[in-house]
Amino acid sequence: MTQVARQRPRGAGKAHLHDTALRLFARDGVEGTSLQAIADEMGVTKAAVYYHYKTKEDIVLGVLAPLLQDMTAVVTAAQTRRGQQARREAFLAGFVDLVLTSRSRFTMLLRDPYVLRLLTQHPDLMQWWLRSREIVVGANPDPAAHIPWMIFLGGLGTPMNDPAIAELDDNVLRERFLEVGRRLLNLRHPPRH
Amino acid sequence: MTQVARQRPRGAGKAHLHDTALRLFARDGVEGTSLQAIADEMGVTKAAVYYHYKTKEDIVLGVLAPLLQDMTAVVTAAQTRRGQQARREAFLAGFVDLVLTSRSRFTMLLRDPYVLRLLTQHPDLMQWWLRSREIVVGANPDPAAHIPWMIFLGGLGTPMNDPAIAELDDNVLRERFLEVGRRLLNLRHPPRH
DNA sequence: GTCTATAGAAGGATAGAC
DNA sequence: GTCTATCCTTCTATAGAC
Repeated sequence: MTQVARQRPRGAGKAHLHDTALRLFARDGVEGTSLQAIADEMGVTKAAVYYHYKTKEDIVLGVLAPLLQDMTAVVTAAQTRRGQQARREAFLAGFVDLVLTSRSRFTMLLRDPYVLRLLTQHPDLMQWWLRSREIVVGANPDPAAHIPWMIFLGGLGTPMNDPAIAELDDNVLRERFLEVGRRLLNLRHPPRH
Repeated sequence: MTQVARQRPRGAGKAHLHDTALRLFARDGVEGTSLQAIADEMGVTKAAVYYHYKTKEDIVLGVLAPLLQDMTAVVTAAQTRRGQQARREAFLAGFVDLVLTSRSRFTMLLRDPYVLRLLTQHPDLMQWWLRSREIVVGANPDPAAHIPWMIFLGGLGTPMNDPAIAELDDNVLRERFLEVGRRLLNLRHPPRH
């Protein structure tokens, strides 16, 4: 007969590791988070953590993987649209949703110096970045045209620690993020349904 | 008679330390930069670095100090203006100039997890943040009204590693930053002179 | 102001038992 | 899947000579 699944009293698998590592990475930065700290927070030893991943770098990549996959999916979906304007609108909507559903991962991705170095060493992990820029800025050869998008991208990656903001409902955040995005990317409000 | 000042062949003082530490902190993050790495880059030993500052934290604060002082000055200058609109315009102009003249410091201030923790432990170093928010958002009690400002602030703190952007002239950057700021903060273009 | 030398703690990572 | 025990490296920081 199958083992009775324990309700994650301590330790218990990759999911718990992902949750814990992500929380600490987002709060203290990757290099401000030791494997000891992760293990302590999980209630296990370092060796237990090393059972799931061989190196710290692998943990970081494992934690970021879902976001990178989703970003690729959003870009791909947007690129099926016909017309630049439609592509940009589709991308913006999908992108903002993704930022909301995966906030700490997104903050980690854009803010952490360790992650930035990691990505530049794995150019394949940066494809979403190039493709999203292509959608948003298009083939505009003027580098100055990229700046509003860079500001928007980076701006959504800020922690927004302000407790007043942290209390806001996701729907409110979505509306404000979309509004800022439309203003910066020169999109009109979409038609009301 | 005075000593002939050596032209900083190796080592040579706090200024060199400030430059070197800032460059490495901005590139690799505070916790990704060891005192050994700073010393190596300066061509001295760790002990020489410790002559100038007692701890690593003090180095970080020493490196950030000029920016924090300038931010306070910009806020104070803006607050002497009469009328909310005039205050916001003055602040935005001074703020963008400061970001341009102190870019790596600004990126470090807004992006580094170590710095963020440091600032929350020294609330006096966060006064510029509260005061600038007061100028930009005013007494608006709706936390959602803070979001565009947060995005703008955080967005200007992104590294903008893109080599195409790095090549841009400061005057071009200033214009684009100001334009984005005005759009997000609902300011009209200032009158042409 | 800079050096050598070193203390003492913490970091990432592995071996082998259970 | 988790443990104990351990290795080796790197880290911050200090003492004391020049």
